[in-house]
Amino acid sequence: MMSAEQGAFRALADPTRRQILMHLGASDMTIAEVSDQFDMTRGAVRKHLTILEEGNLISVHPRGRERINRLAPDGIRAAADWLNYFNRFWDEKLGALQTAIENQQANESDQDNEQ
Amino acid sequence: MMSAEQGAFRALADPTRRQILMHLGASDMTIAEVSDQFDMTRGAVRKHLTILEEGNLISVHPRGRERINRLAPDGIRAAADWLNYFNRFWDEKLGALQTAIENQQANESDQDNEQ
DNA sequence: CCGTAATAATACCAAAAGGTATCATTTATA
DNA sequence: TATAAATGATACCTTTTGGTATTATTACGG
Repeated sequence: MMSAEQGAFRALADPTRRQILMHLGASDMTIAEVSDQFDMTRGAVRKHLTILEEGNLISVHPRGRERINRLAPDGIRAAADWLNYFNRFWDEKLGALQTAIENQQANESDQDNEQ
Repeated sequence: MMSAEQGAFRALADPTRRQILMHLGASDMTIAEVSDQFDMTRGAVRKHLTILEEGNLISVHPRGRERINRLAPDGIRAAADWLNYFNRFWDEKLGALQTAIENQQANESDQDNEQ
């Protein structure tokens, strides 16, 4: 398995996938509709959609012979949570307050050695 | 080259690199000090540090024969900016599509029904 | 100076990523 | 019921990634 955070960051690492998210922000789309936005095969786009789904950045909804791809909040939230946590921690560092280290330790069980 | 956002997301995609950032949040470290925190060779850790530097998540400061690695705000900001932009735009979509979502959603979802 | 600590630079490897091409399966529809 | 549309499933290929091991180079200390 993969932590929520790991799945999300992995999915966000590819520029095509971030673009797909933007397109899906405009409207839900079938695989074919997403593919039309890119200069690559449907197979490639489908793989990207699978990785986005694994990262809980989208949810997929079969409808007849189509598969509707829709933004889902969980993945984005997982990544945003990590960044926000890190930012707080960063701000404290800048303010010379080192007390966040305890919180870091407490959270490390969620984020070590997966992938 | 790479966009700031791409460099940052690429660097954040690896769990070891995210852990390195956490460690550097506690204090600046030389390559050897960072390596001591992980069960891998210095060469491997150094590669991770290079990618973190390319993503502007850390800055590197030679001091004598050592290389001090230190958190840098630019990379985190690039990723956070993208996510925040995406989130705003996501919030708008959620409001607009609520009824359509309710028609089809048979499972899961923490986004549900906050009317 | 000499030894050694810290890092740099390569060469190499296995696995994962990102892509194509092809064929099979399911579902609308004329 | 054919047939085409949409997707599923594989097989395959190349490049990137994450790692090791080994050999320089650089700088500090006695």
